[in-house]
Amino acid sequence: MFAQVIIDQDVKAIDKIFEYNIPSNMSILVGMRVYVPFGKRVLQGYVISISEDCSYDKNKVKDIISPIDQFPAIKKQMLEVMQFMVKKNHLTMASTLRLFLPSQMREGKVKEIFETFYYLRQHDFVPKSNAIKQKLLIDFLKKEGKVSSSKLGEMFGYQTIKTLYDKKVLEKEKEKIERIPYFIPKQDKKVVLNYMQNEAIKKISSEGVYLLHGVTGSGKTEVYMHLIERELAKGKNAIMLVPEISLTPQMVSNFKARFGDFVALLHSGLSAGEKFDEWKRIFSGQAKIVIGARSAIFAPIENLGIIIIDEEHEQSYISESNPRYFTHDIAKFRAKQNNCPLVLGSATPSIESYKKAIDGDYNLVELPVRANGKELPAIQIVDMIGELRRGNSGIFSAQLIADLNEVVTQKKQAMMFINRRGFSSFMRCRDCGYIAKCSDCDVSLVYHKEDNRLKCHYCGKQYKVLTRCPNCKSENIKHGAVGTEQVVSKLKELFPDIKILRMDNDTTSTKNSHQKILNEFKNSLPGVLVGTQMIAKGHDFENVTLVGIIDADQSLFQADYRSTERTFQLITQVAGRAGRSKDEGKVILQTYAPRHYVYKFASNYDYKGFFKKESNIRQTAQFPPYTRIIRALFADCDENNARELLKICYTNIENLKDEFSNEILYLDAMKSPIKKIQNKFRFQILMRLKLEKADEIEKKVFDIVNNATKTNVFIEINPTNMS
DNA sequence: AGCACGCCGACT
DNA sequence: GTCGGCGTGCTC
Repeated sequence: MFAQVIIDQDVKAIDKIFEYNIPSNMSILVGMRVYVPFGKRVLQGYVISISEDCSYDKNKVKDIISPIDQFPAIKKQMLEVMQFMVKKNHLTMASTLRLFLPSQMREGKVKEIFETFYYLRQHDFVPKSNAIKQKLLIDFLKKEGKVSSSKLGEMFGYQTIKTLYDKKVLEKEKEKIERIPYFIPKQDKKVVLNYMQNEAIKKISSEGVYLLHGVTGSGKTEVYMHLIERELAKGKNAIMLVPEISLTPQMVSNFKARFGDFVALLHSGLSAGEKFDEWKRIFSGQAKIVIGARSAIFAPIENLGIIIIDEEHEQSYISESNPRYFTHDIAKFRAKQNNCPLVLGSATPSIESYKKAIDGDYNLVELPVRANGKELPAIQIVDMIGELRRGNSGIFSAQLIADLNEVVTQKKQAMMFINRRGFSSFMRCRDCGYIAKCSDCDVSLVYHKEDNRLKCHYCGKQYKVLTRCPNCKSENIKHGAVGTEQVVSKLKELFPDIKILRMDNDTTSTKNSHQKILNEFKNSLPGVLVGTQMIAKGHDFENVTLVGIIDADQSLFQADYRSTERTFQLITQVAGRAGRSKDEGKVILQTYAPRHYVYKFASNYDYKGFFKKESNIRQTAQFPPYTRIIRALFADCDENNARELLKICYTNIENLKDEFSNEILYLDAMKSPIKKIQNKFRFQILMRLKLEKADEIEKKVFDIVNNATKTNVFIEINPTNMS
């Protein structure tokens, strides 16, 4: 018998099938990892199939040395997933297979942990009458049988254990234990669903993709839980993906309380050991529900009854580094493989997904009302240009200060939201709110300090820096953005006596700092929490009555065709933090562009209106999802090398124009917006395609690039971050 | 990726 | 003469 093997080296040149003989005394199964001789070396490989015969020269075929594990670590379905991903995203097989295994396994240093357990050796031992703890301990063990040392020690003291052990009343034994992160006992809790939730569950029944559009607080999580429960009852398994930042201890404990040990958790916060243990529990079938960030879609679980992607619009579902992939594609594939439904849930679906729902590719399921029947908090738009005219050039409007005062006197809480992402940002006229945009692409221009110019990140066109506003002739033009520190210090000036906390990347670098800040905030009445996106997700603070969005435009005018969409999503999400319980909530949204359509729709919670407007704009401006953008990035330490590579590819791609003149809307080569990163010079080819033949053209572009070069080229589809 | 083979320049 | 530069090609 022969095995078809993929060598575990992420190199294009050897990313193909190598055949090996399976020695007759060795049992090798499809999906196993094996050691194989490769040239003069011994390397790890994956058996992807087994056959009677081999296609390679039989005299040259070598023997497999040995299996690495005693079981096939890659399940059959995952081999199919690999094949799908390689084809879809032009990845190497090795790098894809690596995604399916916990890092510990590949590094071969799988540490198992042991704990000491005690049990009774003599059952008729009677302790002295004054040895109360000994008696209690013995009674406890009579009831429980075998108990861990840590638990016994905590209950009765380690000295008691030692005494009894020395008297040979107790026996100890080391047992392998699995690290289950956040252990929470299962509790039976029945939740009554409302009519809409029940309808949603009924609709989500058979194979297919379902877009669950539910307003914030509509009880999507409860729907997920019921769906999972239903599939579990049928003996099936489930995967639920959530954005990394939503995997809070509260969220996890909710699920653990409902499903107990059936839940396995996979996310980056776990230690390598914990990850490996969870992986094993999933692999062995002990765990039936996988909850995790995007990579949990690669969990070794079959017989799936449902796959859920919560907050489906989140950017984090797009992997932007090394094996690049889009989680939705893989989820769709796995759902189809298992003939099960895929649920995409969001209060603010991505334009792309909602369009598919409208077009009938997805089934649209709606939860239009909040589960608790409460109104969403009112969003008040504050015109910051008006503030300027009235002589207030600070970062807080008069309205926001007034509302903050109210919060303080009522001993309530407020959250101040700042989006710091647009740091290298746009130029804006402080008098009329004018933003410099590209005349060809309708996206904001980005200011580049090094050459003091404005550039469009989609077509590369350059503009002179504005010194005078073309709209109102003012010279009061600024770039840059307000940061969290600035907001905190201003707040401290205004309200020196109240608790003001900051939460952003800088203050949450250590492991539990996140939780610490949130706990501290919880106990601060009155209190203000200042933060970035981090504070926007899922935290339930019942005393928050005011949410301030300091500079909504920061996310709006980024050089990215999705910035409007993201702004809408952000506002909706942030607004959801206010008025979660009995108190009315209020949202103050500060902007220099109060008439921008996104604010109108967002402040009315009008998703459908927004979708209509935004998709119209995308269609006219020829942006995705109506077109496809391809970006090929060439990076090399030698500037000429990079340029040469680009030239060769560009000439070849340009030839495609003969065949596809109609489908290629735009094609150009240029320096990347950031010309040099880590000493590598960067050039790029950008193209925009009509959808009809996009797959075909994309494939040709990949082939051209792969043929011309060995490494150093990255191709991205519909990129967001174009630096 | 590694490792060998191979064919030209300045050295014990 | 030969040690070593890194170009090219192969690995079942």
